[in-house]
Amino acid sequence: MIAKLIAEEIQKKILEAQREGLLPADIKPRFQVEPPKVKEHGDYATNVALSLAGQTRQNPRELASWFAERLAARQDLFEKVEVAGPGFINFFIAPSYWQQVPRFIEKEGPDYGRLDYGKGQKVQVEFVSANPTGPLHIGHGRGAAVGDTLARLLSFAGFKVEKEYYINDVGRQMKILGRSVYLRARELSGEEIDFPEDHYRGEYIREIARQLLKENPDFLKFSEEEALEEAKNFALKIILEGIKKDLKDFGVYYDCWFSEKKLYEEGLVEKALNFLKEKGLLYEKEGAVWFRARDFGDEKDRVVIRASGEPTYFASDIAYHYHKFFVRGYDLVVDIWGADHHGYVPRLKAVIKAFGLSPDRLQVLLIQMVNLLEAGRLKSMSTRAGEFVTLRELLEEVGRDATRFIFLTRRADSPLDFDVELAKKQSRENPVYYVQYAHARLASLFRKAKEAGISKISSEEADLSLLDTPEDFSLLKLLDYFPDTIEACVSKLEPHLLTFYLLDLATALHDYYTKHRFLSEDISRSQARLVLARAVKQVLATGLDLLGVSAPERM
RNA sequence: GCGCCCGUAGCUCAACCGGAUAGAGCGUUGGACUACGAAUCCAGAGGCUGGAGGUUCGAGUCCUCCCGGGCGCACCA
Repeated sequence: MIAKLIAEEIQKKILEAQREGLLPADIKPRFQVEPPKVKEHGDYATNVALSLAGQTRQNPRELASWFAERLAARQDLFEKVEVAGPGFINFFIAPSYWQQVPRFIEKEGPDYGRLDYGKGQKVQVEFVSANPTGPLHIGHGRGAAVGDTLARLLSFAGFKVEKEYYINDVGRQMKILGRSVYLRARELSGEEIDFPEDHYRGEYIREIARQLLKENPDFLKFSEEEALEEAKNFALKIILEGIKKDLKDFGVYYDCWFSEKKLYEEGLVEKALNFLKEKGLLYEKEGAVWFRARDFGDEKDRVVIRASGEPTYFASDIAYHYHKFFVRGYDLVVDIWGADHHGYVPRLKAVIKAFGLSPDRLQVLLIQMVNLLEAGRLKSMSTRAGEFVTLRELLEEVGRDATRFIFLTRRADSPLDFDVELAKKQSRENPVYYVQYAHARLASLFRKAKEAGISKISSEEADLSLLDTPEDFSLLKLLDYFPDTIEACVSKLEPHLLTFYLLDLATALHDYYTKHRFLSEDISRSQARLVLARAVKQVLATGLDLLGVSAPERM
């Protein structure tokens, strides 16, 4: 948060410089305030002088001195402001600033870190949206963890968030699903079936067929057309129920399960295509209807209605996004897809542009694939063949906390090796316990404090100037940085930054633990440290909650 | 062939819109519990950021080319 305050101060000084004629009025004040990598360079540093001097061809060090001198006047914030290197300005923050951070946190409680960044804008996060043709597997789990945490973060940062799952319940995949179940059912009734290669071969299909025969023993006597329809609907229902249960057990709740079928039933596909047609963006060629995607940056035009008269999947997606923006009116839409769909991004962006909207209104987050490691070996997975590790198995073997946490220990766009053995281990190798342990340790500390009869006092009463060791300041600085972390996660759509932050905070806490005692003869110092400990515990709890991971009182 | 993403320590990964001396964990070597939880901590070794150019005060980060890997390139979803 101090970074924000510094940036505000700098802004004021830029205006001052412009008034005094030191800087031209039309200058673009682009600069950063960030913690330097080297401790000797202070708590925060800014490149404002370098950036401005670059534009005006002034001497950066002279400009930096001008700023440094004036900024130093804020003695409540800065102990020292110095010019260094080619023209950086380094800030050494006043200890008294850091020491009052726990007061903020105590006052805000679970709301500490909450931002108004989103200003109440309506944002939709659509994620997982796996075809309902089989159980969710490990890759969907990653999408679920990233999407759900991102949604929580956006909401925490002041957006009005809705989470959505798009159900592809029409089209070819569905037909194949129905047929797969139908054929298995016939097989189960004793018929010999040559099961097609390109159908769903997983064991779960047999299971569904078995259930269907049990609930509706006569269904094979229907006409083939009716039986296929019945099998399809039944399978969809069962699979969707399973998906919903898996996600619920993973801690993921949706505001809306949106059916593709509904787009057709409500005439939205027609409506959206008409919208484009009226703008002259559709044309006919070789019996099909095409969308002028090229005009909007895609590499070629795309078919929306096949020569057969059937709409393509792309047509559904046009309608779906039409609905998102024009019917439901989201300010921002975040779609989370598997990275194998990346070629589809320009196509959909083209649609958004054709709608006359800024392409920034749609953000597509691509999630790289998950490789499963077993005993250090890559395990191959194939959905069609029914060989994969399901999210369900992962939840049962590894547990929700470790699974969610591990999925968020990488940037979404880098592939992730998921090592099941490691995830099950309850040791340092498994990062989730490291953070949870920090929380549990603090909980235990408060139990001990109570036993020792050290009364709990508020941060207002405590003498926080006693938080004066390097380890105190490490913790205080990290606590102060928490809201900045939230903002970074949201502005970059990178929830993994929160995971790394929590690991840093836990490290600082464990370090503190071995070097200092929270509870001692010195009652005022103990009380000050307990105030600090409470603040750390609060931030750990808030952070873990955003990740959807529990913050245990004991382990 | 074209496009997108990625190459950072032995391994797995960070590095906030281009910032100063590239950081963690695992592994490895050696150390720290008769005091709040050792699921912890401390120290050592380990790097030409795949390669070559370029842009500039300054490049892991931006541009070009090359090498290596992943994924796409449907009137499939």
